[in-house]
Amino acid sequence: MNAAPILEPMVRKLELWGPLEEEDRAALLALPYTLREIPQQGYIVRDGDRPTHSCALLRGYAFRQKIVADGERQILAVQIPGDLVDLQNSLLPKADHSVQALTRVEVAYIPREPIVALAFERPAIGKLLWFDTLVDGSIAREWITNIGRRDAYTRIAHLLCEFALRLEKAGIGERDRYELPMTQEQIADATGLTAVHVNRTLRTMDESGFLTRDKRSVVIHDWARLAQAGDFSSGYLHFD
Amino acid sequence: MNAAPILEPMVRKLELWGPLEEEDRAALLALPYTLREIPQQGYIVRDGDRPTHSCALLRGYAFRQKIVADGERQILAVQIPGDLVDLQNSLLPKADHSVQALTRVEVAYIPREPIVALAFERPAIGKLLWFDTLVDGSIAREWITNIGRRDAYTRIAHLLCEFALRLEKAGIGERDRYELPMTQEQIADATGLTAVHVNRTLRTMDESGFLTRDKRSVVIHDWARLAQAGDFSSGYLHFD
DNA sequence: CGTAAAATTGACTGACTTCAAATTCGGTGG
DNA sequence: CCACCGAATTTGAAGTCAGTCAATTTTACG
Repeated sequence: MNAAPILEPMVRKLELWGPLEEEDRAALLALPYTLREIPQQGYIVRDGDRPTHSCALLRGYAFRQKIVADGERQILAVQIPGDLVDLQNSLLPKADHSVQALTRVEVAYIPREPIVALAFERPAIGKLLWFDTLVDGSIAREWITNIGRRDAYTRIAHLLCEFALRLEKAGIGERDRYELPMTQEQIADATGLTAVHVNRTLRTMDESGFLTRDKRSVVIHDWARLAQAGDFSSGYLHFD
Repeated sequence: MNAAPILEPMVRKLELWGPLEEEDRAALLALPYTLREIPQQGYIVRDGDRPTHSCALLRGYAFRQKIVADGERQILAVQIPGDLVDLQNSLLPKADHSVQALTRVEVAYIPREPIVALAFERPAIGKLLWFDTLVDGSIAREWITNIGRRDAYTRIAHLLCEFALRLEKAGIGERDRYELPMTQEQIADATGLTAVHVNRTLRTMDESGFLTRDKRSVVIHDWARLAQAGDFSSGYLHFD
C-alpha cells in the first residue's frame, strides 16, 4: 500500500462507528476495486440494475433518488465522500433506486463477494458495515419524519443541520460553514417541496439572519437557533 | 424443540430472504428470549432507550414512530408478526425512535450478544439478518417517496398495497382481503396527512369501487387498478 | 460574449388543513 | 338486551401553506 490508499475515505467513514484493528483496516484497504470517474448527473447505479458490485464514494457528492408515476423525483439521501453508497447491493439482488452524481465524483466499485466474505471473516468489519447500514436506515426514518410532519421552513433548516454535522464529522467543512453543491430544485426534491417554494423559504431564512447561502456555500451564524428552528437533534445520526 | 417453537414466526420471516440449513434454523430457535405481552398502545421500545435486547414480534401488530417539536406524530413503519422490530438495537446503542403496539402484542426480547454472536458464527444467519435490515431500509426509502411526492389518494392506495403484499407473503391474510387494525388517524400519521383528509380520501376510494374498508378489514376488488392508482410496484419489498 | 441553467418574482390556484359539531361504533356494566 | 360512554368516524365551512404558471433576472461557464 502506498501513502494514501485509495479506499482510505471509506475506512475513515467506517471508523466513525467504532475502532478497527490494524489488520482489519489493512484487509479493508486491500479489497479489490475498480476506480471510476463519473460526471455530474451521471448514474452510479440505476433503479432496477442487478449490480455485481458495491460502491464507495471517494470524492464528490452523490444522491439517491426515485421517480414516481408522474415523473417527479424524490431525493432519498445525499452521500458524501467516504460513504458506501450502496452497500445494500452487496446483498440485495436488484437495485430499488438510483444513485446519481451530484458533482463530478470518483467512486470505487468493489465486487460483492469479497466484501461480504470479509464481513463474515472479520466480525469487527462486519459489525461496522452492518452498523453503517443501520445508521442509513435511521437517517431514512428521520427523513420520513421531516417530510411527513414538518413545515417547509423547518424541513429545510433540518436538512441544513444534518449536512452540517455529517460534513463536520467526515472532516469535510465545518459545522457552521460548508459547501453544499445542491441546486434549489434538488433541495426541493429532497424535502418534498417545489423549487419555487424552496427559493422563498431560503429567502425568509436569510432574512431571519442566522443563515447565509451564497452560491453553494452555507454559513450558519447561529447554530443553536437553526437547530431549534429545524427541530433538529443529532441522535439519529448515531455519532458518539 | 417442541411442535411450535416460540420463535418460529421470526425464522419464517427470515426465510423469506433465503433458505436456511436445519442447523441454522435450530440455532435461531434456540436463542434465549423473554416472552412478554404488551397491551394496545403500550411501548415496546422508547425513543432514547439504551436497549439491551432486540425484539421479535410474535403476535399482533406494532408501529414505529417519532414525535416532532409541535407534538405531531409520524409513523415510520408498521410491523407484522415475525418482524424483527428492532434489530437495529442489536448494534446501535441508543434507540432513535419508539416502537408501540398497534394491537395487543406478544414479543420476544432477545439479548443483544447472542444474536450478534450468532450472526457471525453462522454467516447464513448473518446474511439473512443483514438482508432483513436492508429491506427495512428499502421500505423506508419508499415511504420517503410516497410521502414526499405522491398526492393523498395515491399515498393511501400505495400503503394499502404494501400491506396486502406483506401480509400475503407472511401468510397472514390474502392479497385482496386482509385485516388492518389501524384507525384513520394512524393511517394519517403514516402518510403525513390529517385524519380528516384520510377520511375523505377513503370515501373517494370506496366510491371508485375497487376497494372496500369495513371496520378493520380491507377488501380489494381490483388489485391491478389499486396498484396502478397507488403507483405501486413491489420491487422495493425484495420478495422473489 | 453568448447561452443555458438556476434563481427570483408575481399573480393566482388548489390540495390539504383547521376547527367544530354531529354521528356512529365498540365495548362495558346493569 | 339495553343504556351508556369514550373513541373513532363523518361532515361542513372556512382558511392557508405550498403549488402552478409564466415571465424576468442572475449566474455559470465554454
